[in-house]
Amino acid sequence: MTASPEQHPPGLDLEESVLRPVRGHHAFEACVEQLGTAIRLGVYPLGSALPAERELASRLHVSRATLREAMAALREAGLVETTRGRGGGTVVTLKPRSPSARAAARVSSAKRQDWLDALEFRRVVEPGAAALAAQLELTDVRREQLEQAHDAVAHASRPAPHRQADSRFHLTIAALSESPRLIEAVTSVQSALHEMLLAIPVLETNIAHSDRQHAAVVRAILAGRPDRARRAMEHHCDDTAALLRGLLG
Amino acid sequence: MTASPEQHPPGLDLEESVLRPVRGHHAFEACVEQLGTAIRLGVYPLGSALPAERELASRLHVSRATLREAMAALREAGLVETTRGRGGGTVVTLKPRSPSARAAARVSSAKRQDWLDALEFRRVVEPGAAALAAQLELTDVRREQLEQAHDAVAHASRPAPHRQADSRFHLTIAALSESPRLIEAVTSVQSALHEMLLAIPVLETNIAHSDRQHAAVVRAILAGRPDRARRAMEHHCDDTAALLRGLLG
DNA sequence: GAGTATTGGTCTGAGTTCATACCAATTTTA
DNA sequence: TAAAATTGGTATGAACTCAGACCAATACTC
Repeated sequence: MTASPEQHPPGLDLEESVLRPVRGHHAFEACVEQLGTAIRLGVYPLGSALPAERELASRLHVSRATLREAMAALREAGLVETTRGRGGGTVVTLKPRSPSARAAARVSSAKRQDWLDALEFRRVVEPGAAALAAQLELTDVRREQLEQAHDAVAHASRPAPHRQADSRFHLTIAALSESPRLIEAVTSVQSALHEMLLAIPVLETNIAHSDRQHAAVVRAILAGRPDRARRAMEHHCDDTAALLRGLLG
Repeated sequence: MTASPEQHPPGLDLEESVLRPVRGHHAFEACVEQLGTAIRLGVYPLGSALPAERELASRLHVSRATLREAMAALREAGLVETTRGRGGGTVVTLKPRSPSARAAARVSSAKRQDWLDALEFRRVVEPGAAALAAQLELTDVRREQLEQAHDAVAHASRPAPHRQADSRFHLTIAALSESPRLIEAVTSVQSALHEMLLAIPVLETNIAHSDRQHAAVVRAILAGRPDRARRAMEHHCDDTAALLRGLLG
């Protein structure tokens, strides 16, 4: 800790820890980020339609004018296309990208720091979500959805769709927990993870390993074994994190 | 969908889970909430001075004009007093309140739901923070601060100061984890907890029990035993949650 | 006591965001 | 084919937020 520009003090400053920016950026930037994230994570896959503007705006607690600015940005960036009239709407046109190896060097120190924090946080919240999901009585429909999300990951052979399926899988588990706070936490963590994986080439062997761990998590959740689900997810997070930390420095 | 106004569907709607309001309210309301929370949780105890306006504004990523609106609201509400000139500033005048038993009935169903979610979330993030803290090499200053925060809880005899000391204790552990995301999560959870405890009378026996659990958490963290720290904090959260759930319905 | 530094208090003009209408295109329905 | 419904597109004025400059009060320094 000698060369690093910012050195933390030996003591804690509670207020410094607690007082955080009251909100990140402008409303329309936040919309772009949230919708862009949802699209890239595969919540809205290629070819699917976004909700109508009026509904999206009310969902995001934002005026339609602001939402439209965001939509314009997404359209500009080539993520979506829009047609009007009844039956029209906005449709996803973004094809999932593959990781580009040379992007890894460009990340700033702050971003790197944030990524490492996301990995720590993930190791806490995702196992928590898995445990909670395993603890609940799941309807048949939901058990089905979980297995389906898992199958989608296992059967996706190409890297980019696999990445999206993986995100959807983890988000599905979070949604099963039924905890709004946990869902938001996992969404934010998956978004960070997605960024990281775009900057890092993924190895085939790791995908196979990862899928075995996914299967273990699904089994534990369906069997209603919270502790086992949590531990399985912890292993999965640990292994992913070790890999990423290694490739990030 | 017959009796309950909002019943969740048997299946999951991923987009519904993931798309959340892009930001809660206006900037100045958010400032009021954040500063009010910090004061009530005892980050700024009675008689202590808040940072200068210019610094606070930059810390919260908000213009000074907006921050001042928030300050005016806090002043109006009697939480702080302001004097000007060099050496002046804004000082906390709020005496920690004691719980009022009859407040419990007034909480809305949505709030109740949010509180229950906060308890679930807490059971995930606070044990996680404790484990992380135990896993790090702590400087002597920090070990000292942790013990001091714990002593403050143990020695606070009256309910209101005890509540603040308790919040500070939990926030201290979160801060020790050095994870910004975890710190924010614990802050938000403690804020919800604080609201709940204001609406519910606290029993002396529970305070004693709680302090024994605090001690166990501190021992585990200082001994560098992450698993033990996590489990101790889990027990603490479980017991608190059971009590609160019982009193809330 | 004079000067300086630090603090809250005030003002202004520009940029965002908002709610609310209304217009235009297209499909569904009668 | 005509009407209705649904969708995106546009316009307007109010409210909020911002950055920056400047004023006023107070305490420290010389």
